[in-house]
Amino acid sequence: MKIYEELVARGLIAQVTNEPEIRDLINNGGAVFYIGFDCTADSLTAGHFMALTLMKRLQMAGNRPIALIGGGTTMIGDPTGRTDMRKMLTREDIDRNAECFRRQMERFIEFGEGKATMVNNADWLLDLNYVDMLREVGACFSVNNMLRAECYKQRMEKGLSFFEFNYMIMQSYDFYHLFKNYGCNMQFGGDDQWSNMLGGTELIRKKLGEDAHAMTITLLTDSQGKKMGKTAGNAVWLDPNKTSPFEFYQYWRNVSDADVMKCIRMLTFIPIEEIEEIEKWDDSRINEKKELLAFELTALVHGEDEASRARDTARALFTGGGDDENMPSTVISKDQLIDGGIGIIDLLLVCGLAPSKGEARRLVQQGGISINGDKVTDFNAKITEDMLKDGAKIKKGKKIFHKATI
RNA sequence: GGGGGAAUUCCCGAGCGGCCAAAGGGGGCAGACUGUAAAUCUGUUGUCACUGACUUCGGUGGUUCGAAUCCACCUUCCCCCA
Repeated sequence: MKIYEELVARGLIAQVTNEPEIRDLINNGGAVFYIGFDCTADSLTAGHFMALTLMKRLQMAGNRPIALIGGGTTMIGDPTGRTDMRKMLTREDIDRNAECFRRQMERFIEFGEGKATMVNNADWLLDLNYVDMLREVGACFSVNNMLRAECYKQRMEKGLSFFEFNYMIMQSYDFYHLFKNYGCNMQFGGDDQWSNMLGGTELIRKKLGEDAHAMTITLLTDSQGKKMGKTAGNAVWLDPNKTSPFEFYQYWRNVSDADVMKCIRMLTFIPIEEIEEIEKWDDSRINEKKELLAFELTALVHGEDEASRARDTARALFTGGGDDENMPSTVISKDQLIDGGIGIIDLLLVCGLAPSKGEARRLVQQGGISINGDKVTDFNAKITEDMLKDGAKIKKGKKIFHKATI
Protein backbone atom coordinates (compact mmCIF):
# COMPACT_ATOMS: atom_id res chain seq x y z
CA MET A 1 0.00 0.00 0.00
CA LYS A 2 1.37 3.38 -1.00
CA ILE A 3 1.50 6.29 1.36
CA TYR A 4 -1.45 8.17 -0.09
CA GLU A 5 -3.64 5.12 0.15
CA GLU A 6 -2.43 4.57 3.68
CA LEU A 7 -3.35 8.11 4.67
CA VAL A 8 -6.79 7.55 3.22
CA ALA A 9 -7.12 4.24 5.04
CA ARG A 10 -6.20 5.91 8.29
CA GLY A 11 -8.82 8.53 7.72
CA LEU A 12 -6.30 11.33 7.83
CA ILE A 13 -7.17 13.19 4.67
CA ALA A 14 -9.91 15.76 4.76
CA GLN A 15 -9.60 17.92 1.66
CA VAL A 16 -7.19 18.09 -1.25
CA THR A 17 -6.80 20.54 -4.09
CA ASN A 18 -6.13 17.97 -6.78
CA GLU A 19 -6.28 14.35 -5.82
CA PRO A 20 -4.57 12.59 -8.75
CA GLU A 21 -1.65 15.00 -8.79
CA ILE A 22 -1.16 14.91 -5.04
CA ARG A 23 -1.34 11.13 -4.96
CA ASP A 24 1.27 10.96 -7.64
CA LEU A 25 3.51 13.45 -5.97
CA ILE A 26 3.62 11.97 -2.51
CA ASN A 27 3.57 8.34 -3.60
CA ASN A 28 6.72 8.98 -5.59
CA GLY A 29 8.46 11.01 -2.95
CA GLY A 30 8.23 14.14 -5.02
CA ALA A 31 6.66 16.41 -2.46
CA VAL A 32 8.42 19.16 -0.63
CA PHE A 33 5.74 20.06 1.84
CA TYR A 34 5.36 22.37 4.76
CA ILE A 35 3.27 22.50 7.88
CA GLY A 36 3.10 25.65 9.92
CA PHE A 37 3.08 25.83 13.70
CA ASP A 38 2.18 29.04 15.43
CA CYS A 39 4.04 29.33 18.69
CA THR A 40 1.37 30.63 21.00
CA ALA A 41 2.64 28.58 23.95
CA ASP A 42 5.95 27.24 25.18
CA SER A 43 5.22 23.64 24.29
CA LEU A 44 3.62 21.71 21.49
CA THR A 45 0.38 19.98 22.35
CA ALA A 46 -1.31 16.72 21.57
CA GLY A 47 -3.11 18.71 18.90
CA HIS A 48 0.15 19.33 17.06
CA PHE A 49 1.08 15.73 17.48
CA MET A 50 -0.97 14.53 14.58
CA ALA A 51 0.70 17.04 12.28
CA LEU A 52 4.07 15.77 13.47
CA THR A 53 3.16 12.17 12.82
CA LEU A 54 1.99 13.13 9.37
CA MET A 55 5.31 14.78 8.67
CA LYS A 56 7.04 11.65 9.76
CA ARG A 57 4.86 9.39 7.65
CA LEU A 58 5.50 11.47 4.57
CA GLN A 59 9.17 11.69 5.34
CA MET A 60 9.36 7.92 5.63
CA ALA A 61 7.78 7.73 2.19
CA GLY A 62 10.59 9.80 0.79
CA ASN A 63 9.09 13.27 0.80
CA ARG A 64 10.83 16.31 2.21
CA PRO A 65 9.19 18.09 5.11
CA ILE A 66 9.62 21.70 6.04
CA ALA A 67 8.55 22.56 9.54
CA LEU A 68 7.61 26.20 9.62
CA ILE A 69 7.66 27.91 12.94
CA GLY A 70 5.38 30.88 12.97
CA GLY A 71 7.55 33.46 14.65
CA GLY A 72 6.08 36.04 12.31
CA THR A 73 2.48 34.91 12.00
CA THR A 74 2.20 34.53 15.75
CA MET A 75 2.71 38.27 15.94
CA ILE A 76 -0.76 38.49 14.45
CA GLY A 77 -2.55 35.36 15.58
CA ASP A 78 -4.87 33.19 13.57
CA PRO A 79 -8.50 34.20 14.08
CA THR A 80 -9.77 30.89 12.68
CA GLY A 81 -12.35 29.26 14.86
CA ARG A 82 -12.04 31.82 17.59
CA THR A 83 -14.72 34.09 18.89
CA ASP A 84 -12.36 36.66 20.31
CA MET A 85 -8.96 38.05 19.54
CA ARG A 86 -5.95 36.28 20.93
CA LYS A 87 -3.89 37.91 23.57
CA MET A 88 -1.06 39.70 21.83
CA LEU A 89 2.26 38.08 22.58
CA THR A 90 5.47 40.00 22.85
CA ARG A 91 8.34 39.44 20.53
CA GLU A 92 10.35 37.89 23.35
CA ASP A 93 7.62 35.43 24.29
CA ILE A 94 7.30 34.35 20.71
CA ASP A 95 11.02 33.85 20.28
CA ARG A 96 11.18 31.79 23.43
CA ASN A 97 8.22 29.68 22.37
CA ALA A 98 9.70 29.16 18.94
CA GLU A 99 12.85 27.88 20.56
CA CYS A 100 10.85 25.41 22.68
CA PHE A 101 9.01 24.19 19.60
CA ARG A 102 12.24 23.68 17.76
CA ARG A 103 13.67 21.52 20.51
CA GLN A 104 10.59 19.38 20.77
CA MET A 105 10.35 18.83 17.07
CA GLU A 106 13.96 17.83 16.79
CA ARG A 107 13.32 14.92 19.09
CA PHE A 108 10.64 13.69 16.78
CA ILE A 109 11.64 14.45 13.24
CA GLU A 110 15.03 14.18 11.63
CA PHE A 111 16.37 17.48 10.46
CA GLY A 112 19.49 18.13 8.49
CA GLU A 113 21.04 17.79 5.11
CA GLY A 114 18.69 15.99 2.77
CA LYS A 115 16.21 15.49 5.59
CA ALA A 116 13.68 17.83 7.09
CA THR A 117 14.19 21.57 7.12
CA MET A 118 13.10 23.98 9.76
CA VAL A 119 12.33 27.58 8.98
CA ASN A 120 10.90 30.50 10.89
CA ASN A 121 8.66 32.90 9.05
CA ALA A 122 9.84 35.72 11.29
CA ASP A 123 12.87 35.72 9.02
CA TRP A 124 10.93 37.00 6.03
CA LEU A 125 7.69 38.41 7.40
CA LEU A 126 9.01 40.85 9.94
CA ASP A 127 11.02 42.91 7.51
CA LEU A 128 8.32 43.35 4.93
CA ASN A 129 7.57 46.87 3.90
CA TYR A 130 3.91 47.72 4.15
CA VAL A 131 3.45 49.55 0.87
CA ASP A 132 5.59 47.13 -1.11
CA MET A 133 3.64 44.30 0.40
CA LEU A 134 0.32 45.82 -0.54
CA ARG A 135 1.44 46.37 -4.11
CA GLU A 136 3.05 43.00 -4.51
CA VAL A 137 0.69 40.75 -2.62
CA GLY A 138 -2.33 42.72 -1.51
CA ALA A 139 -3.34 43.33 -5.10
CA CYS A 140 -3.78 39.58 -5.57
CA PHE A 141 -6.43 39.22 -2.91
CA SER A 142 -10.09 39.92 -3.32
CA VAL A 143 -11.67 41.15 -0.12
CA ASN A 144 -14.99 39.89 -1.40
CA ASN A 145 -13.57 36.40 -1.54
CA MET A 146 -11.79 36.64 1.74
CA LEU A 147 -14.96 37.65 3.49
CA ARG A 148 -16.63 34.56 2.18
CA ALA A 149 -13.95 32.32 3.69
CA GLU A 150 -15.20 29.86 6.25
CA CYS A 151 -12.50 30.80 8.73
CA TYR A 152 -13.92 34.28 9.22
CA LYS A 153 -17.55 33.21 9.49
CA GLN A 154 -17.70 33.22 13.25
CA ARG A 155 -15.88 36.49 13.44
CA MET A 156 -18.26 38.21 11.07
CA GLU A 157 -20.76 37.96 13.89
CA LYS A 158 -18.54 38.94 16.76
CA GLY A 159 -16.18 41.33 15.09
CA LEU A 160 -12.88 40.97 13.32
CA SER A 161 -10.14 43.55 13.34
CA PHE A 162 -8.20 44.47 10.23
CA PHE A 163 -5.13 43.33 12.09
CA GLU A 164 -6.34 39.73 12.30
CA PHE A 165 -7.93 39.85 8.89
CA ASN A 166 -4.40 39.95 7.50
CA TYR A 167 -3.48 36.59 8.95
CA MET A 168 -4.57 34.80 5.81
CA ILE A 169 -2.35 37.02 3.71
CA MET A 170 0.67 36.33 5.89
CA GLN A 171 0.10 32.60 5.69
CA SER A 172 -0.38 32.79 1.94
CA TYR A 173 2.82 34.75 1.64
CA ASP A 174 4.63 32.02 3.58
CA PHE A 175 3.61 29.42 1.05
CA TYR A 176 4.59 31.72 -1.81
CA HIS A 177 7.97 32.37 -0.21
CA LEU A 178 8.64 28.69 0.44
CA PHE A 179 7.55 27.80 -3.07
CA LYS A 180 10.00 30.26 -4.57
CA ASN A 181 12.93 29.69 -2.23
CA TYR A 182 12.64 26.10 -1.09
CA GLY A 183 10.80 24.46 -3.94
CA CYS A 184 7.95 23.73 -1.58
CA ASN A 185 5.06 22.45 -3.67
CA MET A 186 2.56 21.42 -1.05
CA GLN A 187 1.10 22.59 2.21
CA PHE A 188 -0.49 20.49 4.90
CA GLY A 189 -2.53 21.66 7.81
CA GLY A 190 -5.57 21.10 9.97
CA ASP A 191 -8.85 21.14 8.16
CA ASP A 192 -9.69 24.48 9.71
CA GLN A 193 -6.76 25.92 7.79
CA TRP A 194 -8.28 25.16 4.40
CA SER A 195 -9.13 28.70 3.42
CA ASN A 196 -5.78 30.07 4.59
CA MET A 197 -4.02 27.39 2.58
CA LEU A 198 -6.00 28.04 -0.56
CA GLY A 199 -4.97 31.66 -0.22
CA GLY A 200 -1.42 30.46 -0.72
CA THR A 201 -2.08 28.34 -3.78
CA GLU A 202 -4.03 31.23 -5.32
CA LEU A 203 -1.22 33.64 -4.67
CA ILE A 204 1.32 31.32 -6.25
CA ARG A 205 -0.88 30.88 -9.28
CA LYS A 206 -1.39 34.62 -9.67
CA LYS A 207 2.19 35.64 -9.08
CA LEU A 208 4.03 32.80 -10.78
CA GLY A 209 1.42 31.09 -12.88
CA GLU A 210 2.28 27.77 -11.28
CA ASP A 211 0.33 25.15 -9.39
CA ALA A 212 0.97 24.32 -5.79
CA HIS A 213 -1.07 21.90 -3.73
CA ALA A 214 -2.80 21.88 -0.42
CA MET A 215 -4.11 19.06 1.66
CA THR A 216 -5.82 19.15 5.00
CA ILE A 217 -5.81 16.63 7.78
CA THR A 218 -9.01 15.56 9.42
CA LEU A 219 -9.33 17.23 12.78
CA LEU A 220 -9.22 14.74 15.57
CA THR A 221 -12.52 15.16 17.32
CA ASP A 222 -14.17 12.91 19.86
CA SER A 223 -17.56 11.28 19.45
CA GLN A 224 -19.18 14.48 20.70
CA GLY A 225 -17.50 16.53 18.03
CA LYS A 226 -15.10 18.28 20.36
CA LYS A 227 -11.46 18.70 19.51
CA MET A 228 -9.36 16.12 21.28
CA GLY A 229 -6.18 16.79 23.16
CA LYS A 230 -7.66 18.90 25.89
CA THR A 231 -8.72 18.17 29.40
CA ALA A 232 -11.05 20.66 31.00
CA GLY A 233 -9.91 23.34 28.61
CA ASN A 234 -6.25 22.66 29.31
CA ALA A 235 -4.09 21.32 26.56
CA VAL A 236 -2.32 18.00 26.84
CA TRP A 237 1.29 19.06 26.37
CA LEU A 238 4.14 17.16 24.85
CA ASP A 239 6.57 18.74 27.30
CA PRO A 240 7.01 16.25 30.16
CA ASN A 241 7.32 19.11 32.62
CA LYS A 242 3.91 20.41 31.72
CA THR A 243 2.14 17.09 31.22
CA SER A 244 3.97 14.19 32.79
CA PRO A 245 4.33 10.98 30.78
CA PHE A 246 1.94 9.37 33.23
CA GLU A 247 -0.69 12.04 32.71
CA PHE A 248 -0.14 11.83 28.99
CA TYR A 249 -0.61 8.08 29.11
CA GLN A 250 -3.71 8.46 31.22
CA TYR A 251 -5.26 10.93 28.81
CA TRP A 252 -5.22 8.35 26.04
CA ARG A 253 -6.01 5.47 28.37
CA ASN A 254 -9.23 7.32 29.20
CA VAL A 255 -10.56 8.12 25.74
CA SER A 256 -14.11 7.00 25.33
CA ASP A 257 -14.93 3.65 23.76
CA ALA A 258 -16.24 5.25 20.63
CA ASP A 259 -12.96 7.01 19.92
CA VAL A 260 -10.31 4.32 20.50
CA MET A 261 -10.11 2.88 17.04
CA LYS A 262 -10.14 6.28 15.43
CA CYS A 263 -7.20 7.35 17.57
CA ILE A 264 -5.24 4.18 16.92
CA ARG A 265 -5.80 4.59 13.22
CA MET A 266 -4.95 8.26 13.00
CA LEU A 267 -2.18 8.63 15.53
CA THR A 268 -0.18 5.44 15.87
CA PHE A 269 2.28 3.90 13.46
CA ILE A 270 0.81 0.45 13.83
CA PRO A 271 0.49 -0.99 10.29
CA ILE A 272 -2.96 -0.86 8.78
CA GLU A 273 -3.23 -4.65 8.52
CA GLU A 274 -2.62 -4.99 12.24
CA ILE A 275 -5.11 -2.28 12.98
CA GLU A 276 -7.69 -4.17 11.00
CA GLU A 277 -7.01 -7.20 13.18
CA ILE A 278 -7.35 -5.13 16.33
CA GLU A 279 -10.62 -3.81 15.05
CA LYS A 280 -11.99 -7.34 15.09
CA TRP A 281 -11.19 -7.85 18.75
CA ASP A 282 -14.10 -8.74 20.96
CA ASP A 283 -15.72 -5.89 22.89
CA SER A 284 -14.45 -7.37 26.11
CA ARG A 285 -10.97 -6.38 25.03
CA ILE A 286 -11.82 -2.70 24.79
CA ASN A 287 -9.47 -1.86 27.64
CA GLU A 288 -6.66 -3.68 25.95
CA LYS A 289 -7.14 -1.42 22.96
CA LYS A 290 -6.99 1.64 25.17
CA GLU A 291 -3.79 0.43 26.81
CA LEU A 292 -2.29 -0.18 23.43
CA LEU A 293 -3.21 3.29 22.23
CA ALA A 294 -1.86 4.95 25.35
CA PHE A 295 1.33 2.95 25.27
CA GLU A 296 2.05 3.56 21.62
CA LEU A 297 1.54 7.29 21.84
CA THR A 298 3.46 7.71 25.07
CA ALA A 299 6.32 5.74 23.55
CA LEU A 300 6.36 7.97 20.50
CA VAL A 301 6.46 11.14 22.53
CA HIS A 302 8.41 10.17 25.63
CA GLY A 303 10.15 6.96 24.67
CA GLU A 304 9.47 3.30 25.40
CA ASP A 305 10.90 3.38 28.90
CA GLU A 306 8.63 6.15 30.03
CA ALA A 307 5.72 4.44 28.34
CA SER A 308 6.34 1.16 30.14
CA ARG A 309 6.72 2.95 33.40
CA ALA A 310 3.48 4.85 32.90
CA ARG A 311 1.70 1.66 31.98
CA ASP A 312 3.03 -0.23 34.98
CA THR A 313 2.12 2.58 37.31
CA ALA A 314 -1.37 2.78 35.88
CA ARG A 315 -1.88 -0.95 36.14
CA ALA A 316 -0.66 -1.02 39.68
CA LEU A 317 -2.85 1.86 40.73
CA PHE A 318 -6.04 0.78 39.09
CA THR A 319 -5.93 -2.97 39.13
CA GLY A 320 -3.25 -4.06 41.54
CA GLY A 321 -2.11 -3.40 45.04
CA GLY A 322 -0.92 0.11 44.42
CA ASP A 323 2.67 0.33 43.36
CA ASP A 324 3.53 3.90 44.16
CA GLU A 325 6.90 4.07 42.51
CA ASN A 326 6.08 6.57 39.83
CA MET A 327 3.28 8.37 41.54
CA PRO A 328 3.55 12.14 41.48
CA SER A 329 4.72 13.17 44.88
CA THR A 330 5.34 16.11 47.13
CA VAL A 331 7.88 16.37 49.89
CA ILE A 332 6.57 18.04 53.02
CA SER A 333 9.16 19.93 55.00
CA LYS A 334 9.36 19.59 58.76
CA ASP A 335 8.41 23.17 59.43
CA GLN A 336 5.08 22.64 57.72
CA LEU A 337 4.12 20.29 60.52
CA ILE A 338 2.19 21.43 63.55
CA ASP A 339 2.28 19.21 66.63
CA GLY A 340 3.90 16.42 64.65
CA GLY A 341 1.37 16.36 61.86
CA ILE A 342 -0.32 18.27 59.09
CA GLY A 343 -4.03 18.94 58.65
CA ILE A 344 -5.67 17.20 55.75
CA ILE A 345 -6.79 20.52 54.25
CA ASP A 346 -3.28 21.93 54.27
CA LEU A 347 -1.88 18.72 52.92
CA LEU A 348 -4.18 18.82 49.91
CA LEU A 349 -3.20 22.40 49.30
CA VAL A 350 0.51 21.76 49.56
CA CYS A 351 0.26 18.84 47.17
CA GLY A 352 -1.61 20.95 44.67
CA LEU A 353 -4.64 18.70 44.80
CA ALA A 354 -6.91 21.58 45.70
CA PRO A 355 -6.58 25.25 44.73
CA SER A 356 -8.19 26.66 47.89
CA LYS A 357 -9.05 25.61 51.39
CA GLY A 358 -12.72 25.81 50.61
CA GLU A 359 -12.31 23.37 47.78
CA ALA A 360 -10.15 21.07 49.88
CA ARG A 361 -12.80 21.05 52.59
CA ARG A 362 -15.48 20.29 50.06
CA LEU A 363 -13.49 17.39 48.66
CA VAL A 364 -13.17 15.85 52.08
CA GLN A 365 -16.79 16.45 52.99
CA GLN A 366 -18.00 14.88 49.78
CA GLY A 367 -15.90 11.80 50.33
CA GLY A 368 -13.47 12.43 47.54
CA ILE A 369 -10.30 11.90 49.51
CA SER A 370 -8.71 8.79 50.89
CA ILE A 371 -5.32 8.24 52.44
CA ASN A 372 -3.63 4.86 52.19
CA GLY A 373 -6.93 3.40 51.15
CA ASP A 374 -9.02 4.81 53.99
CA LYS A 375 -11.61 7.41 53.21
CA VAL A 376 -11.14 10.64 55.12
CA THR A 377 -14.40 12.31 56.08
CA ASP A 378 -13.32 14.68 58.84
CA PHE A 379 -11.72 17.81 57.51
CA ASN A 380 -9.94 18.32 60.80
CA ALA A 381 -8.11 15.04 60.38
CA LYS A 382 -4.36 15.11 60.86
CA ILE A 383 -1.74 13.23 58.98
CA THR A 384 1.04 12.34 61.39
CA GLU A 385 4.72 12.48 60.73
CA ASP A 386 4.89 8.70 60.99
CA MET A 387 2.42 8.30 58.16
CA LEU A 388 4.40 10.70 56.02
CA LYS A 389 7.63 8.87 56.71
CA ASP A 390 6.35 5.82 54.87
CA GLY A 391 4.78 7.99 52.22
CA ALA A 392 1.10 8.77 52.53
CA LYS A 393 -0.81 7.77 49.43
CA ILE A 394 -3.52 10.29 48.75
CA LYS A 395 -6.29 9.44 46.35
CA LYS A 396 -8.44 12.23 45.04
CA GLY A 397 -11.55 11.20 43.24
CA LYS A 398 -11.24 8.09 41.19
CA LYS A 399 -8.13 8.66 39.17
CA ILE A 400 -5.77 11.06 40.81
CA PHE A 401 -3.04 9.68 43.01
CA HIS A 402 -0.41 11.58 44.88
CA LYS A 403 2.18 10.66 47.43
CA ALA A 404 3.23 12.87 50.30
CA THR A 405 6.48 12.18 52.06
CA ILE A 406 8.67 13.99 54.49
C1' G B 1 -18.10 62.03 11.28
C1' G B 2 -23.52 61.25 13.26
C1' G B 3 -26.96 58.08 16.04
C1' G B 4 -28.13 53.73 19.04
C1' G B 5 -26.62 49.58 22.20
C1' A B 6 -23.32 46.46 25.26
C1' A B 7 -19.43 45.17 29.12
C1' U B 8 -21.85 40.49 35.25
C1' U B 9 -18.36 35.08 38.53
C1' C B 10 -14.31 29.69 34.20
C1' C B 11 -17.86 30.42 29.55
C1' C B 12 -22.90 31.85 27.87
C1' G B 13 -26.42 34.61 30.18
C1' A B 14 -30.52 36.79 34.02
C1' G B 15 -30.39 40.65 37.45
C1' C B 16 -36.44 45.34 40.80
C1' G B 17 -31.49 50.89 44.80
C1' G B 18 -31.57 47.03 50.14
C1' C B 19 -34.33 40.08 50.65
C1' C B 20 -27.28 39.64 45.73
C1' A B 21 -21.77 35.91 46.56
C1' A B 22 -25.69 37.42 42.42
C1' A B 23 -31.28 33.15 38.62
C1' G B 24 -30.64 29.58 34.62
C1' G B 25 -27.56 26.77 31.33
C1' G B 26 -22.70 24.92 29.93
C1' G B 27 -18.14 23.42 31.82
C1' G B 28 -15.36 21.76 36.23
C1' C B 29 -15.03 18.92 40.81
C1' A B 30 -17.02 15.07 44.03
C1' G B 31 -20.62 10.94 45.13
C1' A B 32 -23.80 6.64 43.25
C1' C B 33 -23.73 3.15 39.08
C1' U B 34 -19.41 1.08 36.20
C1' G B 35 -14.75 -1.16 32.82
C1' U B 36 -9.67 4.10 34.69
C1' A B 37 -15.46 4.28 29.01
C1' A B 38 -20.23 6.44 27.76
C1' A B 39 -25.11 7.57 29.44
C1' U B 40 -27.91 8.65 33.82
C1' C B 41 -28.98 10.47 38.77
C1' U B 42 -27.27 13.43 43.30
C1' G B 43 -24.32 17.10 45.62
C1' U B 44 -21.09 21.11 44.81
C1' U B 45 -18.73 25.26 42.19
C1' G B 46 -15.53 33.64 45.10
C1' U B 47 -11.98 33.76 49.55
C1' C B 48 -11.09 33.03 54.63
C1' A B 49 -10.51 32.33 60.99
C1' C B 50 -17.07 28.66 57.04
C1' U B 51 -24.06 28.85 60.89
C1' G B 52 -19.94 34.60 60.81
C1' A B 53 -16.62 37.89 58.16
C1' C B 54 -14.32 39.74 53.81
C1' U B 55 -13.48 40.88 48.41
C1' U B 56 -16.18 40.70 43.47
C1' C B 57 -20.32 42.66 38.50
C1' G B 58 -14.93 46.85 32.26
C1' G B 59 -12.03 51.47 34.81
C1' U B 60 -12.16 56.06 37.78
C1' G B 61 -14.88 59.35 40.55
C1' G B 62 -19.82 60.79 42.46
C1' U B 63 -25.19 60.53 44.46
C1' U B 64 -27.21 57.61 48.69
C1' C B 65 -27.87 55.30 55.38
C1' G B 66 -27.17 51.56 51.37
C1' A B 67 -25.13 50.65 44.36
C1' A B 68 -24.06 45.05 39.80
C1' U B 69 -28.44 48.32 39.61
C1' C B 70 -28.64 55.81 39.50
C1' C B 71 -25.11 60.03 37.53
C1' A B 72 -20.36 61.80 35.11
C1' C B 73 -16.07 60.81 32.62
C1' C B 74 -12.80 57.09 30.50
C1' U B 75 -11.72 52.27 27.97
C1' U B 76 -13.19 48.35 24.75
C1' C B 77 -16.74 46.07 21.58
C1' C B 78 -21.31 45.63 18.56
C1' C B 79 -25.24 47.69 15.30
C1' C B 80 -27.34 51.53 11.97
C1' C B 81 -26.31 55.97 8.84
C1' A B 82 -22.04 58.48 6.13
